[in-house]
Amino acid sequence: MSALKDPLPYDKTSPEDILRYSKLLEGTTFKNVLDNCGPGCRFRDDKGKGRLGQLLEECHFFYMPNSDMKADFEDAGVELKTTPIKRLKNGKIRAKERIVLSIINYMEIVDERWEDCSLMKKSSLLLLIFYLFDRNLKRLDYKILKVLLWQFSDTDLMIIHQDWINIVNKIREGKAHELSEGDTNYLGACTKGIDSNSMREQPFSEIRAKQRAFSLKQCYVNSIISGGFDDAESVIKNVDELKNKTFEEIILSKLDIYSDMSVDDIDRKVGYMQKMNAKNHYALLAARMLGLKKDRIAEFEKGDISIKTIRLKKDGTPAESMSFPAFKYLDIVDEVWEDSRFYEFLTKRFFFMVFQEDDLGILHFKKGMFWAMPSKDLEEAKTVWEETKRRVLADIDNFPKSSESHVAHVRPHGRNKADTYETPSGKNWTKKCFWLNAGYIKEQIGK
DNA sequence: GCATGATCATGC
DNA sequence: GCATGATCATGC
Repeated sequence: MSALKDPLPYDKTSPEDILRYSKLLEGTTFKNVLDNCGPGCRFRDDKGKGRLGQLLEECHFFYMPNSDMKADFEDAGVELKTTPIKRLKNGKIRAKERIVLSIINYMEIVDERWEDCSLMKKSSLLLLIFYLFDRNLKRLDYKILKVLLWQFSDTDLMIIHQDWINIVNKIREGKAHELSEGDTNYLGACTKGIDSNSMREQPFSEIRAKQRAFSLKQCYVNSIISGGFDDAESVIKNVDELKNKTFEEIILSKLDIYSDMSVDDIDRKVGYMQKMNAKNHYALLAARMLGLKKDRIAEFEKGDISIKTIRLKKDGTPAESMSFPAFKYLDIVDEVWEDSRFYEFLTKRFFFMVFQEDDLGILHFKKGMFWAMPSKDLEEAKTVWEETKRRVLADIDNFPKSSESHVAHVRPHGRNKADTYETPSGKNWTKKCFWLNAGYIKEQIGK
């Protein structure tokens, strides 16, 4: 850390004093910070370039941004993260993005151990500066709302530890190119680069892999902002549970006792008395089967893990394909694959609740299963998405069918056929969405 | 029995 | 009223 002011207006060796000094930022804008900075400041004639985090580093904390390996406030072991939050239509506050912690160096990380890994050396204590994003304002007018010093809880840290191992092991297996954010719970390996072509070499495979960084998932950041999800309940009550089992193993073992049990029996066993025809009946049941009193599972929310119900027919084929939210024709034509809504969904982590129909047509719980889409199937989904975008642009209301790809297809998804979205050519077409083919789901469940 | 079109139930 | 997850209905 090279100081731009001497003496510094805070004690750079003390996390508490750094926090005290940082708190002065609450309620101010970046412009305010700039106005209080010296005349020679390089952010003065900000043309929209440069980063807001750097502005704070130089103009509020008076040091030059350092290299990647060390924490920003090295002497205090504090890493600074300046990150946007957004306000929803209902007034609630949410993270706008994931928080990127550090680039994953594929060549070196395979030799690291968790106990002294580069990630935690840098990111175990985070100074989080949240500012409110507003598309109607200039960047310098964004307001800093909240500053806090963040340290992971023991339980979260254990889950992040397991996530780290999963990511590093995949690289050790020569599969850096197959990494997905859906592989892990709180700590994700997100893509990071100027474009999707920033490829990197990896140690145990000739295949070049996208550059990725460790990051805290957006939903995890939400839990930081809201101080934990008040309405959600944790499955893991005590950190000791994670000493001998992974998070995934705990979840699956809790569900084991329900294996082959009929839905009626499960309902009785967990004392569940909801309307049986509710379409989210089985998803709600999952929380009860995991021993919760509420419907919302804290770990799944923080990890952005979507529960999907799969009903298998007698022959083991899913009764239905899997739907996703309807896409807007006006949106998809402006998207590129890596930033598209469908891509965002498919790179998530899923939890499948699988039920099997017996000879009498009664549903029995079969198993729970964590799932992320394999990267080669993601490539296939991309072709379906590209073709869909092409047809919207060409004004063709006839989309990829399940016979055109073994992974995904497009089908109506609205309240009825009169439920429409506008198209670029000004027409109104029935709302549609991407579906994962039933046959593809079957194949994935078999793994 | 599958592929595709159409619609339902809920929560916010 | 609408977005979302899920399921129903029909024709071949």
